[in-house]
Amino acid sequence: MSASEFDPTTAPAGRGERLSADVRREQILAAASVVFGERGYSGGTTDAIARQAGVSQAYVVRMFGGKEKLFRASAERAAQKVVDAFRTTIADFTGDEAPHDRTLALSVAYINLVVDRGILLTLLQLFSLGHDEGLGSLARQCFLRVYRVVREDAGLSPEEANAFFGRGMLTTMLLAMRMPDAAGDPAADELMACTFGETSTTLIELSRGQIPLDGGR
Amino acid sequence: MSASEFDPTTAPAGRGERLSADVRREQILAAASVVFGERGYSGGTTDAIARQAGVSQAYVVRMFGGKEKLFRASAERAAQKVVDAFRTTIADFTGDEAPHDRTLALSVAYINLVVDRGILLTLLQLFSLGHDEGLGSLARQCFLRVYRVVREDAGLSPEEANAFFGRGMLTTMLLAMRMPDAAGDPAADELMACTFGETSTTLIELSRGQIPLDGGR
DNA sequence: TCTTGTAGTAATCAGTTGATTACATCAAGA
DNA sequence: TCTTGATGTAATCAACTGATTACTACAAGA
Repeated sequence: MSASEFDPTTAPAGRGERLSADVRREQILAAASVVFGERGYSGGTTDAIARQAGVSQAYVVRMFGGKEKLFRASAERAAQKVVDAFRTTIADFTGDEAPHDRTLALSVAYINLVVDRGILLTLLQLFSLGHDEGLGSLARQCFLRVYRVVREDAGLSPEEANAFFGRGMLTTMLLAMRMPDAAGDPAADELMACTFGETSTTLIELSRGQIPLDGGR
Repeated sequence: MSASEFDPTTAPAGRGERLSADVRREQILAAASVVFGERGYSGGTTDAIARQAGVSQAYVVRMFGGKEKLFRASAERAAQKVVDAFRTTIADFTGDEAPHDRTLALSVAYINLVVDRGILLTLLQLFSLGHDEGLGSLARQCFLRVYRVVREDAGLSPEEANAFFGRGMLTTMLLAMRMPDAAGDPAADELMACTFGETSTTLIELSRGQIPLDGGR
């Protein structure tokens, strides 16, 4: 890897460099998804996010205008990543796949995305805030945006979409609770095998080898 | 309602009464499930729990030996309620229902239980802590206990159980994000109708009429 | 009546946290 | 060169939070 390939957006954030606001913004959002995902909205401190992004706590707060606005931006970014991943997958559809093949392709895209535990958990945190004054409607909007992509762009029927999201939510919860860590328990093995099918073994290996905090980054 | 029917376990906790430790314990756990569910583990303060239970913050901390132990107890209680609700439902099985009827009965039992938003959200919070040192294994244990009841006691096949939990997780997420509040949006209406079937209208009414904080208590 | 164990609280404290302020550094245009 | 706007930080603060301590009040048995 030569120096010219250095990408400040994905590189481990170094201290003291002067970068454009856009790049910093993306770094901070990536850090925020990790920290908010792990510790929740209340438990995720702006200081922890700042340290993970390699900037000062004061800068994080000022750039986003407060903790709640930062969480909003972080959650919207996570939801947008799902939409983008689905749209990219759908763009490759020829139009004559069986519904089952379309849902399978979307499932694979989803799992590949939420290997980044920050994305997975930030979405989960968002969805558990439905009762919140300002964040509740954001949660519903984000979910419905994904739903519409699956229904309209991917062309799944309501019933097919429902089955897809059911499987997706179970997948999400099993990964959130790190069920692969319970491998060896007969019930856990059966459940994982049935949910992930042939990919189960691969996923167990992925999950075991990867540090929880940063999604392996 | 006569005075003799007064039940300190479910009655709004009054200040200054002297009750047995067992009763106080249940009151505090009920309060904890509401507060932890709403604000998450970090955001749920022992003070808010104490106020909701009608006791002092110091008493809450001392009775459970710390905030984490209180959360553990609260999460275990929520999971146990699911197990109990399923076992009660299963006890009424004659043994010759179709699998579809068994899963439907379990679904109804689950929805009736998680009308208490505290139970719903506390479980969700627990499951999103899979990476936590001590709470992660608790999350997996609790989920697997429910899974075993559905597989062994209810006698569902792995595939049937998988479909049941998929639907259950989607139900859980939709209720967590208060999707019924988005009624009127075509996508939301279709999604709710497809997920909850004929019960959808009833659920929308229930959710709309009920204060989020206390599950209607 | 006296004692003892249980239920319960007020007061307090040290650590944490989001936010603010004032200041420093640097690149680019005039 | 000088100014100006943007990037970025150190220092500080008020509010909050979990925990501890020392205390009170009451009920039941001896």
